[in-house]
Amino acid sequence: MTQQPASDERRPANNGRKAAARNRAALVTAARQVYAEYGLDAPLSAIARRAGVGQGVLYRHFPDRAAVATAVLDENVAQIERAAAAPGADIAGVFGVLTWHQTQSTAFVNILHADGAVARSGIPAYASALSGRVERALRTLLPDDHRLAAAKDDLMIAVAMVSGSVTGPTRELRERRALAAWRLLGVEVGPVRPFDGEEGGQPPLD
Amino acid sequence: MTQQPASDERRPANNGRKAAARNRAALVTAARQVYAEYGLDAPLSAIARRAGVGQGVLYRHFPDRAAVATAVLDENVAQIERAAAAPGADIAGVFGVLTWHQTQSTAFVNILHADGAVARSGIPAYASALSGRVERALRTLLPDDHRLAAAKDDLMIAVAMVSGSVTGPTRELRERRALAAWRLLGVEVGPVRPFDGEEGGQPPLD
Amino acid sequence: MTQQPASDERRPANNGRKAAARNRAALVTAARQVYAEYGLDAPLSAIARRAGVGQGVLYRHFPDRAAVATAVLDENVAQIERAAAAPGADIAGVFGVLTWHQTQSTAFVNILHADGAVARSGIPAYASALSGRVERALRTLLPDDHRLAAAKDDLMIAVAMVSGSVTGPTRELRERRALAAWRLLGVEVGPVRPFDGEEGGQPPLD
Amino acid sequence: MTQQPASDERRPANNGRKAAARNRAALVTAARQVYAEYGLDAPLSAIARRAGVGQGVLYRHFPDRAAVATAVLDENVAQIERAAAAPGADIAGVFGVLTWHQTQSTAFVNILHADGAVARSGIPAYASALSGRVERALRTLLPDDHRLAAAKDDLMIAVAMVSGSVTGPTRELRERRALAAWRLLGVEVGPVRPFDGEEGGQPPLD
DNA sequence: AATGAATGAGGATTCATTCAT
DNA sequence: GATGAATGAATCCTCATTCAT
Repeated sequence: MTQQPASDERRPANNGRKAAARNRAALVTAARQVYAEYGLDAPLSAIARRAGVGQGVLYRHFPDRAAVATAVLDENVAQIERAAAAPGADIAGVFGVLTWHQTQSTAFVNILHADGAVARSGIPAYASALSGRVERALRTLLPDDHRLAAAKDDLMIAVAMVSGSVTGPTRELRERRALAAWRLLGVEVGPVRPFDGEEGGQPPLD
Repeated sequence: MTQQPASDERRPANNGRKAAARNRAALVTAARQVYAEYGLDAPLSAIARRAGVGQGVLYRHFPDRAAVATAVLDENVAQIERAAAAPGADIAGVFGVLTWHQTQSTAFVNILHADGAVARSGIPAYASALSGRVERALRTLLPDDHRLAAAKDDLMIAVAMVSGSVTGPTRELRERRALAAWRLLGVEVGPVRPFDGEEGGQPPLD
Repeated sequence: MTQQPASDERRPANNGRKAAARNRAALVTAARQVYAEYGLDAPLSAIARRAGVGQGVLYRHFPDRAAVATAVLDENVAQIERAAAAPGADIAGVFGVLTWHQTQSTAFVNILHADGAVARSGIPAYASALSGRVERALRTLLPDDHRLAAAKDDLMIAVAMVSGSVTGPTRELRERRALAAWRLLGVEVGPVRPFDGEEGGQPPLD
Repeated sequence: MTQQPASDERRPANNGRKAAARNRAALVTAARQVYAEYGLDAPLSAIARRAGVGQGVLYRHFPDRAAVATAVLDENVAQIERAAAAPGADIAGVFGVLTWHQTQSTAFVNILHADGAVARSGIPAYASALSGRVERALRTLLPDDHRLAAAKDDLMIAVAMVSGSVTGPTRELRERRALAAWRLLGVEVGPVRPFDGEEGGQPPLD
């Protein structure tokens, strides 16, 4: 007599620790896609479904709606940090990477505001942390004589301004407007692109 | 299965035909307040409740969610138009009035984007109309040699940029940031105030 | 404005995965009863309530109002199909079973019309599928020299005619009228009864 | 000084007795059209609106939903009565007129059932009265040796059967099916047409 | 650890009916 | 007599969240 499963119901496979990490990654990827299609208010069930996991798994990995969004945006911020930390990085180049993400996803744009509409979606505290990381990354490369180094707040105000200018249905249009914004600010920007191309295939967030 | 009034309980007062206009006004005022507290996604029932009317009244006056928001924002836009049409108006002064409204309500800010988050709230078509009215009002006063008159899109991109900069918990803080934004743009702005002070007591939108 | 579970009150029992099939069956049974009492326009909430489940469960199992009705009527049609497929079946016997269902539930009657009032209830496409299944079942047994085999449409027109005759407050009365109708058509009908008695206890649909 | 209206509000004209009758007629006409487009469940407000009167007027003339429907159908029945009372009328001719109305409006069909779906729409008692009038009109012309004169109920059962057969999207198709039904019943029918052509332009009911 | 069914509150929307004017 | 605004109950449908398995 060989072993029998306890019941005749098929029990969902328990794939162990490894699967847990894989599930988390799948959720973040799925969330990125879903946000892109339906916005930050998309039903969490849609994210779980697209990730191919049960609803419960989502709750296991993320305590609330905000945590999911943060996890998604975290990748964008991390990329900016890496761009800033890369050997030979200069501020114009990082502005270019930043601009890429701004034009890529309006959700990312909102996070930099760290309040307003984003706050409404329940992305509260996490957001300003992300915003702070972006600021630190930029400031490490900002020369003292840069146009945005004069007043303390100018740097992030300028970033917010560019974010504000980034509207329109296509990324190309948004990029055009973002570049016009930087030009109006008199700030030089490098090529608008993801860092390392590593996220080139990423769908936009929103 | 037709609807029944369910009970023969007494029916609250019918305030007659005169009340119609008053109710509409009450709804707009209530909407302004509710938007301020809960954002553009606030339940319509909350607006009706705050206005002290039944749900049906809201639907009688406004066919959909967008119409409510439009009615609210329309007052802000109208004020900018009046400011631009006033004798002796100059572009800096109107920028000041515009900035007042930008700092007063984030909902108004969103409308100028005419897409993105606002579109999500179902404010789509109306929004761009309002945005167009603002642009026309500004452009009538824009001198040919103005910094924002060079490229066709610069004017509204600049407005969007200032909108982007307008974040923060208090109006005063938002005004400070807005003025910093205009300064970074190299654009002169008059006093930040409502036109005629007529709407000074208005609660912020969002 | 995201949804809240509103209270931390205790949440009624989750009966686990096994209950799913049981719930679906309960919904179909409840729907049958509710349709019988209130007609095909009965509120879906009434069906869920009678089935002892939340509203969401109904939507989980049936995407829309039509799917519920179809599930209910499907059992009636299936019984006619089984009657037609039974060894030794003859057309008169199947007419008898058909007539049983016609007298049992006016909802079933309507489905055979496959339009009109039924269409209004939003049962559109499904209905004609069910009607087609009845036709196919009957036609397999229809002798070439049968009175209703002459013209292509006569069979289902006759069925519709009997359906039309089936009115009145009690099933017995409806049966009497149905038999009179078949007699006027000159068509022989077997005993009016459910097939196998298996659904004898079913409440009427409408 | 000429007389002034009591208030500066425009008061709706009170057109007196004459207008009352005109309003009633307008309501019946409007109801006929609205039923044709939206079915018997159409909102009463739609009927009032199409008639160009306030909601209150509808309630003044008709106590409930059923009364409206009855008033509409009354005209159809009256026409059948006139056809039966016309000099030289014969039963086949009246069947033709009856069939015209059956194919013209499914609402009329339902009324002849005097229960079922119609009852649900709240057309209760009135309906059987109308049905009775049709029966009396037909029976005055029914020869004793007519196929439908043998058993007492056969006449109206046959009418109901034809009603049952009358389905399909176009009047022409419905007429074809109705004629097939009469043929299956072995009953001769005259030309399918309105009486006197007087109501030829009437929109169908449903 | 995962699944995914169930719950049920919440929000949108529609209409029958009343009633001040 | 007529108008048409207002009421608010009822229904539909969606989702966040829990929890038995």
